[in-house]
Amino acid sequence: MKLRQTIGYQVIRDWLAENNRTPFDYQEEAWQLILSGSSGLVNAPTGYGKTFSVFLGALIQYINEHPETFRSKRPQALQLLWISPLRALAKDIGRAMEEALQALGIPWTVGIRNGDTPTSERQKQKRKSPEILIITPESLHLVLAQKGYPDFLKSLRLIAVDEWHELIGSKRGVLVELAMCRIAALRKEQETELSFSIVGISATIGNLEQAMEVLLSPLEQPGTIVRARLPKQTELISILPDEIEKYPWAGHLGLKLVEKIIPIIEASTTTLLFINTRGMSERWYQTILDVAPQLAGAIALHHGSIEQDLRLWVEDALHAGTLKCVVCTASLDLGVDFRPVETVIQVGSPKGVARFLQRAGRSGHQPGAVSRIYFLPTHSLELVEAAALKAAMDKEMIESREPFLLCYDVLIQYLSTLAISEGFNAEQAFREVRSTFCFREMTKAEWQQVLQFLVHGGQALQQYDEYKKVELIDGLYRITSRRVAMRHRMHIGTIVSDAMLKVKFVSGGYVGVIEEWFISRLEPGEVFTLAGRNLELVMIKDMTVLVRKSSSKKSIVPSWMGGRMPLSANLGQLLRHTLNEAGKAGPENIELYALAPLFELQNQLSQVPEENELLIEQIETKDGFHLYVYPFEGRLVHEAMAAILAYRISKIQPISFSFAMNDYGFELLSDQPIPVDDTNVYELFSTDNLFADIQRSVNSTEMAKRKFRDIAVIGGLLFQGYPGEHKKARHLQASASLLFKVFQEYEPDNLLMRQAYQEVFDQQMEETRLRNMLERIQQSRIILRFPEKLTPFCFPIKVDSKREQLSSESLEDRVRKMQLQLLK
DNA sequence: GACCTGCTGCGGTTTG
Repeated sequence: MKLRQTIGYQVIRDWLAENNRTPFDYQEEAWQLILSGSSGLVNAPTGYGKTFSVFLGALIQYINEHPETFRSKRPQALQLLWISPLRALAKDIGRAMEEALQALGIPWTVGIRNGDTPTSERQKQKRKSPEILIITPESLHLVLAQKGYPDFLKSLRLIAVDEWHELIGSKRGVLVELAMCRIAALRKEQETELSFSIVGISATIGNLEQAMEVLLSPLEQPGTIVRARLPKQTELISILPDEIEKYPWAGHLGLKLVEKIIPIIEASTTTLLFINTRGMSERWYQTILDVAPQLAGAIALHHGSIEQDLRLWVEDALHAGTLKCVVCTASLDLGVDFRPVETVIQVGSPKGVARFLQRAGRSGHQPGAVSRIYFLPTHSLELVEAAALKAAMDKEMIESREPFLLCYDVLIQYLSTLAISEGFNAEQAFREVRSTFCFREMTKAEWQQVLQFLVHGGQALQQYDEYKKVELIDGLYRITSRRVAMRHRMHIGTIVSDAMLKVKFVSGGYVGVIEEWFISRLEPGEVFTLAGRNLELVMIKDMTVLVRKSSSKKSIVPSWMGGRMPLSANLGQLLRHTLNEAGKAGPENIELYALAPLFELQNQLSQVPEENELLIEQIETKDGFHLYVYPFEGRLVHEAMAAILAYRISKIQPISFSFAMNDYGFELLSDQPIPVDDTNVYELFSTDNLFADIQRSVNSTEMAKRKFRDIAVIGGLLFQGYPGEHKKARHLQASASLLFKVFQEYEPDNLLMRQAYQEVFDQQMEETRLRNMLERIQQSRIILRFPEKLTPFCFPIKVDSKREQLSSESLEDRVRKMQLQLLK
């Protein structure tokens, strides 16, 4: 069917024109895709109306099929399933859809199904289905856990998977894959003439083709990628210290440059200030108020440990334009389309090209407009990242998001889900599950193990009734216990969080959450900071921290245990490449030019490595003998490499080390000379016996034990407690360790155990990247240098390793003193 | 088990 000749097209085009909505260059292509009943992926920068285009495509299809009656007829059955990873966005999207439907006179209804949906509303949706349902991956699985779900889903014409780039690189993506394989199979059973499509909506990532393949895998037919053609332009402006020589060589906070951002904030209507960690965002917020008290009331704080209500208030105020600046963490990364801002500032390394561009894209939000982002380095060398990011934007070197493979924990959860609703047939389920990208390599034997596990709790746990959940009844695997079913429903999902304590005023009102280990260090009467307020600890009761407002000037800023996002491989490569120009760059290359004095000193003492070189520095200080290596591969790879290198050196001669590392390099420190020289250095970085050496040097069992906790929770082996129930994090960890031990002893090839080790290799050590690095080093020139004192390159690593012994004030003094000594 | 810089995201009931 030719799109332009259809009535649906006319109706929608007329309506868009009446409302002065600019058409997007890719829009008709997206509509044609949906109209032809095919599947695919729509890719465009934020602000290019991806969401709306796909929604309108569904309407065009409907109008075309009911040209006379589309304004009167009500299907009263689900037509469009809208999967969105963010609860908070559902209302915005739903409202926009409702407005359009009303304007067009199409009597469809929009429903929202997620954890916020009240029970009454859920029941209503079941009795009378809305035509559009906006849902999270988790809630979709809860639908699959309901009896009669096939009827509910049978009328579906289109599934839109919004923000697919966010989901694909996580286990939440696996939830989506599994739901797709079930729904696709349902639709095949129905033998209907009506088309059924899956359309992913994605920002740009390195592996867009693969992202589509993963999503559409169960359909067993190729898809089409629809791309916006208009390129997005981004401009990066570095915030430079006045005298680079005096700017700290180490550190992560960057507060020294606070004066420079005040004029930027004042000159723009709204500014987002992105900070890498929650703790540092609290300190930035406070500091800005200290140096610019006139901003009081016009500036707010937003991060993941602040109470939802407060965050919503901030988001609304941002939307309404009553705030001039929001200091935030990645909590404001998503939800872009509905909250545009004028200016964006990134403090410290964004760690990856994609994240940086996404944040930049929050400004200059209209198609064709230039996005502008300021970059504020937290130590001198970090300025190189600004230069590298500029190159990345030219070359469009955007990271890939690797899909997860063979997540048996998620599979076990999914099969339990089916077992409590309609039950499943083993043969059929095997075929369906194997049609997903995630499980296409699963063997029959592994599938049998999964079934065994569901029915008997596997080999190791078979004497415990608690782990026997599923029964085979008349050829179908089912869960009949209502108690088990209820527990399971409450555990659907793949996000396992640490136990947090709620923080609440004695007078009532919640402020946010804090981690157990942090608050247990404080005595009643001590003051800490949360959500920008100074709070005095009164007491801890029932997993709630009771506080009152404090006017004390002294306050402890909490830290939260977060993820450790390492520098991405792309950004690392670009950094190495950028260093080629160090010392040669002219004034047009602002960042490198500013860094010239630093590079000069580095060259004087040691050397600035080029792209095809690996620099190793050996320095003797009063602390002992240091060996510094600079692969620029991110701290996880460096952590593993440090352990492997230490092990390999110790085979030459007995010697013990302590380690330190950051995203640029790592340090080995010993009290005796380190035997690394021209004769053995290539061998020390060889890929030979890598696997064996990893096993001997890195404590992978301990790492796997940690990973296993999450796997056991997702796989339903560990019960986290009923909502509102108070279970300490310790207990969960303890029971996970116990299970781990049992498997280790009685069932070492258990699927979930193997998965834990696999996750350690893939995620904790980034094994592929480690191997690639060693192969690269073998092709490089290794440069050994013996500087007489610390160099600008090793300085930040050295400072980080000192940090544990010093408080932050004395650390700052110490850094200044060390730096001054070197400059003499 | 955490602190040494260290993010985000989700989630219950049922069947007359």
